[in-house]
Amino acid sequence: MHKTSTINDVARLAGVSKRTVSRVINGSLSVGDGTRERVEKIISELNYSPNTQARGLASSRSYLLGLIYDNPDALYLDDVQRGVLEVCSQLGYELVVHPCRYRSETLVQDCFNFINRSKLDGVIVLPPVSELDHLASALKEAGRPYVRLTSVLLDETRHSVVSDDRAAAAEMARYFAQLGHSDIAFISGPQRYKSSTERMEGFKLGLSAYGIELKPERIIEGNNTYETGIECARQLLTQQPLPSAIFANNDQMAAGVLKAAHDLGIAIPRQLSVAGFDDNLLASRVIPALTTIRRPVRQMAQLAASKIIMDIEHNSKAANNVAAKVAPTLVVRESTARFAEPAA
Amino acid sequence: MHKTSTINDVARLAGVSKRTVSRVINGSLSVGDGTRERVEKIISELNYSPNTQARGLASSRSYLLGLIYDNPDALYLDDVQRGVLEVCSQLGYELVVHPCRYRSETLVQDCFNFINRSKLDGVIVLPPVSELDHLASALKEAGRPYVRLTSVLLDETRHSVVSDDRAAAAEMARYFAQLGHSDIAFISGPQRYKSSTERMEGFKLGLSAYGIELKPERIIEGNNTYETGIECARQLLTQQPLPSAIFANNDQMAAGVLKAAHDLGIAIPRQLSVAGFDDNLLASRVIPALTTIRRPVRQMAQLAASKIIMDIEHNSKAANNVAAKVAPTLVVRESTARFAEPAA
DNA sequence: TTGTATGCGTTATCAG
DNA sequence: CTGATAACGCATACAA
Repeated sequence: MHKTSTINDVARLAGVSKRTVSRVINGSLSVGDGTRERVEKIISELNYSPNTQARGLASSRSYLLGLIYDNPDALYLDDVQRGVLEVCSQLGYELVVHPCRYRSETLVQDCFNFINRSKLDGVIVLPPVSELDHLASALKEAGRPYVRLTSVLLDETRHSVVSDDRAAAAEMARYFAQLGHSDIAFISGPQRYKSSTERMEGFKLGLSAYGIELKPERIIEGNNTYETGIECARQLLTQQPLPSAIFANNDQMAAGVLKAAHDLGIAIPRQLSVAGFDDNLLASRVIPALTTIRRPVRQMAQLAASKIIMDIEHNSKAANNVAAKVAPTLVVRESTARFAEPAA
Repeated sequence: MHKTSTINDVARLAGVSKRTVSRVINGSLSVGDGTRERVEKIISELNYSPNTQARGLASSRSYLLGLIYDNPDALYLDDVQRGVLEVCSQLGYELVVHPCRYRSETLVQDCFNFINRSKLDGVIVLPPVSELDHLASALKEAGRPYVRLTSVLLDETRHSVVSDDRAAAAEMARYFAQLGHSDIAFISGPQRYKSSTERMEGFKLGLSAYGIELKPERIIEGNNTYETGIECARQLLTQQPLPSAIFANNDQMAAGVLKAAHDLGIAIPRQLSVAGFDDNLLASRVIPALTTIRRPVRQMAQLAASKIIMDIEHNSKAANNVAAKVAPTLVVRESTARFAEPAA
């Protein structure tokens, strides 16, 4: 806790030049074994660690990673942060968080100010901001390492970690079909988001494999929030006949469906099956617990962090070797059941 | 996005020395109006912004704030981050997040490594880590600006933002009493946390004002998690007679109570009133929605950020002028009702 | 009010 | 394999 020591102290005590100490720190191969050991001994005795700012000034690196996002689900964000941190703190990087506004005219400018101000070594971009191609182009052009978390491949694999939402939604469709449901409704997310269209397409495709059609009047667009989940469900559940199952674009909205059904006296899953997407904390807490799709968010975040650090330290080829795809999986809980003819 | 310009470029183009540019940047008063304008014009033309690393090297400041925490509720963390960012991004600071382990032997060392490595200008510490006096002492001794978010005043006001959990719990007690409940149970948090003991004490005190005693067999200690909420509730709800109300130390556990009651066929709020603490997102999403105590977390975070930046920029006296106390409030929803004699 | 010179702790250039 | 020495971009004591 006393005055922190510098490379000069190390050099003096080890009886070498600072250049040599620098070599040791950075793992240069061209240092004699004896010299290296001596320097390392002093380093640990002094509990010395290099000054990041000075290092950055000289080498234009900051050991800082940025996380760019716009107002995601708190639980999703938390998962991402954990995943990223698990990797980056191991490797000596810190994480700087940066909310921004998806719709802002100055989004790109804002992000670059953020990046330049703090001299970020790289950034991880979360959906839906990650779907913005002009941001990605700007990042690429600026030569700034970046990775996008998305629901469908939108970029080179060294810049992508994607969950196959389409396939996952198709799996949900198959599950519904096998339960005997045929009159199924879907509460979609905003159509401007790729994640929304992917899930909808996947669901339709999955259904059609069983000869089931997702009728246009059974599709309502929500906003991925609990509140719009309630609204959409209310619309769906005041029509006659009632659908026997509802698939919502995410868990928040599915929770809203539960609420609306409860208010309308509709029993779940007896009269209505409900499923969500994400498997965030909420999904397992509500009653009945939600059947949903689990996205391995934490793992995606870890991959993103690994990828970006590979890119930073070994240049982009290495980044390609980190997996870029993860598979979401179906989690069956209590909110879905076999189709039963409504009691007269 | 082209090569970023430096203070030298500005100086050259404005026809002044870099010392003068530096003065303008830092808002020194002793600069001629004409000179200042000229410099500012060039600055905006060049879209120049000072290199934080160089700045830090020269003045030992980083414009980085740290957030230290151990595994808090995701929703709580999200609220905090938002609050802090609202303030600090206005004032030119970035936020670096840093999870750590409350019980770790090397906690203090870890935190200092984090702080020193990134040359953080200050740190905000979240509960329960914020309750660790030895960490605070070390921070103080090192002269590093810091602010603790706590449930009871543990430090000088310039280092504290506290929510009066005791008073809030007492208010909940009053509310229960006025609903006619007298056989009340409490699921506490871990007793090693001050927040837990404060809430329990407050609740007891509030009850005793109405001549109601919180019987020892009606107190069970949980772990602030959903799962332990279920377990504790199960113990409470398999005793005879049943308590008519349960107050849980937080919303997660209260949600667990809802689940346990549901499984046991106990109707809420008709047969049992349930309340939580925090008012996190979950509270309003479960069915029935939870009566709870709302902690103004976001506001606390804003205050903490303001306080710490005051400390950094104007030295500790100013930090004292930022409010250090906030009052949680009772939020009545659907999970509580007037006491009704159990039907024979 | 303005400018000069020096230092902050590293990395990088170029010799040896 | 190792060592002087010059950047890196900015702030600040000290002059003018």
